[in-house]
Amino acid sequence: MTIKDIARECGVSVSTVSRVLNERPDVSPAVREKVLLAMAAGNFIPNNSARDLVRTRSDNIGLVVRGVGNPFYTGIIAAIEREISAAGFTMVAQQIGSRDDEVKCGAMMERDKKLRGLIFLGGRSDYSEAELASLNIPFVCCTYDNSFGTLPEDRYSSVSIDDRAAAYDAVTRLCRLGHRRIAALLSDRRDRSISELRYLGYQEALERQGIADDEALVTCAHSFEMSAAYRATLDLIDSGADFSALFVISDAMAVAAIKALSQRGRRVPEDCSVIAIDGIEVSEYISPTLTTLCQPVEEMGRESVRILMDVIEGRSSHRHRRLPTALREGRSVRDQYLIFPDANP
Amino acid sequence: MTIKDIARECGVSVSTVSRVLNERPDVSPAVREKVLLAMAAGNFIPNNSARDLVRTRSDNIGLVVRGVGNPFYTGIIAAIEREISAAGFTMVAQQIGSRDDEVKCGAMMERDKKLRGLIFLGGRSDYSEAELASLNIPFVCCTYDNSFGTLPEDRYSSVSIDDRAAAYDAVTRLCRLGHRRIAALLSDRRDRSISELRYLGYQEALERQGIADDEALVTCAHSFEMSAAYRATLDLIDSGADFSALFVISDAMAVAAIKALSQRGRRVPEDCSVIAIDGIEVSEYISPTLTTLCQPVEEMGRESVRILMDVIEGRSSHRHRRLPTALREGRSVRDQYLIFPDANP
DNA sequence: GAAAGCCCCGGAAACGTTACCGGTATCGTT
DNA sequence: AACGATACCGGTAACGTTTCCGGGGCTTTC
Repeated sequence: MTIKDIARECGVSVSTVSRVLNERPDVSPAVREKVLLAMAAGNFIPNNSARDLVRTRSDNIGLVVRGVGNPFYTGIIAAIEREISAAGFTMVAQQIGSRDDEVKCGAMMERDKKLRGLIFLGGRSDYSEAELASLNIPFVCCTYDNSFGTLPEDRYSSVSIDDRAAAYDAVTRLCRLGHRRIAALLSDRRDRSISELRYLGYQEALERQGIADDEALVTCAHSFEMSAAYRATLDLIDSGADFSALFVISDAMAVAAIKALSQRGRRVPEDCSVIAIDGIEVSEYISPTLTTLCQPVEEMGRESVRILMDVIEGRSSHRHRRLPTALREGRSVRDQYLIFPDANP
Repeated sequence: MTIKDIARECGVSVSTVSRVLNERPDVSPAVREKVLLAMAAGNFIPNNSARDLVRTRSDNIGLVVRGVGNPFYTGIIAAIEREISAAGFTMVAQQIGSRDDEVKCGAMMERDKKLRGLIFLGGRSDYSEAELASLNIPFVCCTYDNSFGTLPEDRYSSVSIDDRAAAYDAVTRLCRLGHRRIAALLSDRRDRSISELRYLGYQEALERQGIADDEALVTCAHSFEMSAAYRATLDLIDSGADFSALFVISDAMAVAAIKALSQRGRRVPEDCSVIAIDGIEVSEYISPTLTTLCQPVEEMGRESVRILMDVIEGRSSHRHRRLPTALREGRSVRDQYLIFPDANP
């Protein structure tokens, strides 16, 4: 069942059928109706290969995601997929390891799959001009803001929370509750990643509160995996560091950290408060429930696709959106000023 | 940069270039080398649209997944993607809601994207002959065994654990430790889903142990979501049901159930043991760590793709693989015979 | 009433690749 | 010396679309 069959059946030319297929205006209502009917009757589906061949482009959107393991991403990926499908495009996903180069992967996909656009999820975005030259299609970085600004803003889009501010808020919150010795659990300190951004927010908050920086309280896991976070937290405790609260850059890592703390006999939040960023579902179900700054996952996925579509269709130029976080209060943080909660109501 | 350019550059015909591109034998080593060199130099990438057009097929594998929310699936999806890419194919993923028809979705994708094969993840597999007639490409059902057998085995493949046996093992384990009043938390009892299969294993274990069936101990959440599992567990407790152990059909649901139990003042495992199936990462980090039967996620994803490839390439016919589970002992189950562990060593 | 414009439509060339058919050259066999 | 088999290669027609060009008819305009 091809465009030719429809044409013959309706007594028109293939050009006309093509025109109604592409919803072009220059076809009479009568003919359009007839063709539409014939297509429905034979449930005709246009051949995308042929279409892509002559158009020299496809309706594919590439998704390059780093760190599929993190449960935080699944919600975003789901939202992205939904939105892409809804727009009549199709998503082609590819995951990469932590050491792989996402731009190279994206460039390869662009050429191989004739992509119209790209979405990078969970990667860096401090690309160099040189790297970027290999990308000839619009792309948006999701979950990574453009704070490092190595790239002109009109060359790409980004959708994220304000990572630095989120960390700042989390740590400031701890300070306001009387914590002065606040440890930090990161995945990396200076790799231009989300981890670094959140670390900067941590530092800024301490500084603003007049708390001196203490290197002994900052620890890096070797990756963003829970096992690494668990290990790192144990080491931190065993190092003899003295802290009443722990700021963790992600929920998943915080879950692991809490286990490590209780493993060493430190109760949460009585002996140590824990606060994190992300807002994954399980952190509502562990004990104690985790206090965290939730990212608007649904909306971030949706926005990423919308912006990309706008740029592709030429409706607008690149944008950079910072979406707000929402505090979800669990029971993992305690007020230091209320040492005897029952005695001092 | 097309096949024609390469041909001109090398002084051969396009046919010859096409031949080396497809690794056909009837081309002399000298020419092959020259063409290969020219392709590398101009870093030529063949146009898939043109190729697909004339071949009337693509190198796309469809993935239809139901229930993306469940963290258990992310590992499998990652493995599937890796394996598909490694085989030189590309994965086109589509998620569906719990009420959508996966076969219909697959059939649409087959036609629209000219798929070579399909993988269904986390769905039913009790398809009718009529439904199946709409699918003209090989497909494999992942994480769902063919126990209900509504379909001839040579028409599709499947990769899964033995869900019934896993549940049987889990519940039998509880019995062996002295539990007689064992509750079950399901997502659905008779929808031909994994939930039903595991429920059957639960029943079978009780029967084999000579324990009478007690309807009051079986509860269904409205979905496989954690919130639903939490709600259902609360209801079960509040109904006044008397049980010393709880069998949960999935890890994620078990995490929620444990919260519900402690919410009602029932300690795990002192007052109630909990066992589940799946083996997601977080269940190692909650407190108490969850005792569960782990599915070999990595291998399941890999096997699904391998089997599909074998069928596509005509190397073999459909297969049905049941992979073994592995018990991961946490601290959520207690031995009823050791009421006073210190007194009776 | 002719020129100009618009609406609607058909013909045909592309897009880049594969598949088929056929042809030449080389080699071994009788 | 003639023949057949084999290895290698070129020409060309497809594959199903879109796009460009052009051409009829009809309406509007002066």
